[in-house]
Amino acid sequence: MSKQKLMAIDGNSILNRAFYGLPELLTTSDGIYTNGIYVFLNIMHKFIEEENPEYICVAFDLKAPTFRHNKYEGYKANRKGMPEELRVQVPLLKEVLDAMNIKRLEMEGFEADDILGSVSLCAEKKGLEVILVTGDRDAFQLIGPSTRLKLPRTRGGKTEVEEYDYNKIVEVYGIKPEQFVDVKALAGDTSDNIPGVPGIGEKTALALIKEYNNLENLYNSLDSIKKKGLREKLETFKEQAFLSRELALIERNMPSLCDIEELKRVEIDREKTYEIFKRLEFRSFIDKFGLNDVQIQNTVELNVKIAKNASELESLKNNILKSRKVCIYHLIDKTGSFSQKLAAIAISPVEDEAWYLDFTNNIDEDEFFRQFKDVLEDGNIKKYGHDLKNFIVYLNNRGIDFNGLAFDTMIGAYIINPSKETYTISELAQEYLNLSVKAVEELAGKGKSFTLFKDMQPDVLSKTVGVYPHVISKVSRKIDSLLKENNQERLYYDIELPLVRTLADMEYYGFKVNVDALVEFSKELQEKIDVVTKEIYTLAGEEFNINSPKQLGVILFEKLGLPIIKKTKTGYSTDAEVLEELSDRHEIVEKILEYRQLVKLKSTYAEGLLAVINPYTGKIHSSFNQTVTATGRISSTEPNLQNIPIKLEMGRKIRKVFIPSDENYLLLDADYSQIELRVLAHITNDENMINAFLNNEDIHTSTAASVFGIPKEEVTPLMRSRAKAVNFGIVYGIGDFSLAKDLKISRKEARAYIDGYLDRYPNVKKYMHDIVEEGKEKGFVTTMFMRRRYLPELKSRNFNIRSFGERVAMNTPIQGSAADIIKIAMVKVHGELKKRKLKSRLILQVHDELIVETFKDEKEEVEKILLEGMQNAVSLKVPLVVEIKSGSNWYETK
DNA sequence: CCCGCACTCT
DNA sequence: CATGAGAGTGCGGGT
Repeated sequence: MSKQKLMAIDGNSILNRAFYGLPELLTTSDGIYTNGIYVFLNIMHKFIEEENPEYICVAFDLKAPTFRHNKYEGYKANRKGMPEELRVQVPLLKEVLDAMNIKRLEMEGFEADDILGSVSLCAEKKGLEVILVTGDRDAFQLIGPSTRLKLPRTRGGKTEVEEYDYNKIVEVYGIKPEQFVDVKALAGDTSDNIPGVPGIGEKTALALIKEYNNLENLYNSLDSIKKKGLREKLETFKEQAFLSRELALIERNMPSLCDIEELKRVEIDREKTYEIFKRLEFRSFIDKFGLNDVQIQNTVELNVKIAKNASELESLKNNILKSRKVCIYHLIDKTGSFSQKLAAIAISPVEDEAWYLDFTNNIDEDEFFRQFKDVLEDGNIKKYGHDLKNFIVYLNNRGIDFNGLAFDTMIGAYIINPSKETYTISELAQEYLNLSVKAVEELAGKGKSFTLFKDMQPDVLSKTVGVYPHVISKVSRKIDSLLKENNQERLYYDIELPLVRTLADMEYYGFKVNVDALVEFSKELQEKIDVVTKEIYTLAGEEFNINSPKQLGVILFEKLGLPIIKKTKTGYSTDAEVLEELSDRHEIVEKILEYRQLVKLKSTYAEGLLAVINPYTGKIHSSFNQTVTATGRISSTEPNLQNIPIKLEMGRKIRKVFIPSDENYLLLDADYSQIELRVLAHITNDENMINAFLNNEDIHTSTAASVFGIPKEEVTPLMRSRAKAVNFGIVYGIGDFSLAKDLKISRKEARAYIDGYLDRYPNVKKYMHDIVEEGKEKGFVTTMFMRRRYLPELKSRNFNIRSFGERVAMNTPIQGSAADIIKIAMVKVHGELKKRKLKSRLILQVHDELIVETFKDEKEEVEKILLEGMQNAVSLKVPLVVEIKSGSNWYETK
């Protein structure tokens, strides 16, 4: 029978190696560093698989001074502390090991080395085979006939292992493992600050020990050393050599560490391990350890009542009228491309009472709304929900005027951390309550083709969703207290929450489209595309798929032999920038650019928009998403109305099809002039920039005048356009390289522009520096209204990631504050239109502009409301200027 | 079904 | 050492 095995791991050493082995600082989505733990677990897991040891332990150093410090105060004196990013991972790693039931060993006054030494000696005595795992070659001295060493080295996330056993040591070094202390006694160790004998390096030391076996023998035979210098060094530092040996000698007889049976491997605690892996976002480990099916410790014990009839609805309603609050989780099912149906509602008047209303089986939706219209419209009954915008849109369609919005957990979670991909109830429960709740998204199936809820077993759905109101209630309280902590209450309660209703109304109201004109436009485009396609085929001498960059690349760079300007990961780059550079080398290039432009217009805009016109309303009802961007902007989908062409005339024409609801209405387009630069002037408090705005100057002209050091009257159009590029670039944290490319100037000139700019606006320069420092220190940056964005990238050791973080730190407060401001304006404008019972409606926001469909008679009043709402949304050190244009279609509002 | 590319906007 | 922030859509091509 082969021997049983014990594996002893030097926790500090391996974690250290792991940390430095993975170049990117892996973090969880809320910024906990995990790269060291991640690699550590990979290494450990691999070794456990390889060796399958019966016993295992991980040893750690403790902070307290060791017996070595007592012997020699210089010991490890020049050792730097761990970087903060690594230090925070130590307790987490220990938590992981505890969850995995892997024994941790640590003892005051000793280092992990000593623990390895002592445990291995005990294990040897008990007849076990020992595998030591460490990144430190000092442990060579512990190798013995039944003790081996694994020395992992990680680079770029890849781990290689060197293995040493007794024979290999003898073979490679020509000495026995236990003689390494004597080598170190002579050679010393700079990293531990062990002095050794100055002037003797590893090679000499090794040769000496090889010849003399040990220190005693060497010093007894000093006379036989021929080299005078060497002999004198040895003589002079004899005492230091012996002290060094003591320091280098790993303790193998630590007291009370010898109960090997305690180190016996046992099953991991699946729940705890699952919990911490989830917390650290180690999805791959959850798979690797087969933990996907773990049912979690914390579940909600709740008796969810399934409503069966109208009288039960009535008693639920009465309870809500009593509590004056209600938590609602709504499930809206897509029943067709333009139709949806309320599938179910989970609802609870108090935290421990939950109802499930199933509108596909038990409850009649009309009956429910008859009974609950009052409740839903009563502003004094507080509504807590999740993603309520969609519910409000649904209610709008049913003629119900939702009021009393008190909390939306999706929005709340977004304010706490806007960088997450998704905000599902299940994730929120885990993150904020450490509670595991099944995800309804998993039941519905992935992707856009929604599985109809009616095809699912109703009890699965009711059990899953039934507890959601309870979760909403708890999470809302938790998030509320975090909002207080972060000083984000105003942002949440005065801006984001009211905005939910504003966006819902915008979606509901929609943007009217002239369908016939759009169809006609599409046809015109197709005709043009046909012509250009033929021309391209002729010029290429063959037919190919022009839409395929791959095929196009072959034609341009292989068949036609055009020079390769730029490559992508997958092949030749054929983007507009490249094509423009090639445009005078071959006729085909211009045609390709024209083709691309036409095809984009036809597919994305003409056909894309036709596909999303609601046949019942003749309007486009885009979704405005409030929890997508990391900066606080809103986004628009299905379709995206925030990227309708405007720059090129051919594309701009598409705006003609966007029209008011009928002939009694007009479109108003109100846009902020230079909002981001005004915000920049305000935030940086830069006198020069503030004055430019106060004097109502053209900012690009005045920047040009400043940078070129000439009077404004002498600024040429070229100078102004260059200044404009710098103004924009500065906001994004541009570098000289990109600016040079932008302006087709030399890098040196670009650098001079940027430097000149920063000299002229010294507070901008200071801000750009300070905000990065602040972000690094706090871990996040904030906007004027305390919107927060976490930036773990700032601490990355990877230059690219870190630089990205720095640019984001500079840009987010600017872009985000502008987003805050226009959101305030939206809420004000929407509220005012409603309060005055006007027929005009806010229908669209495009980051710095608001589009209102105004009843013709109300035009002047609405213009005032827009100006007031937008210009006075916030008081800055510079004025906010708004320009309003009107037209009978969107094209005309220019 | 997902990724990369290309293009659209502020 | 690589190189300007934030988004969404449609297509091709590989799985």
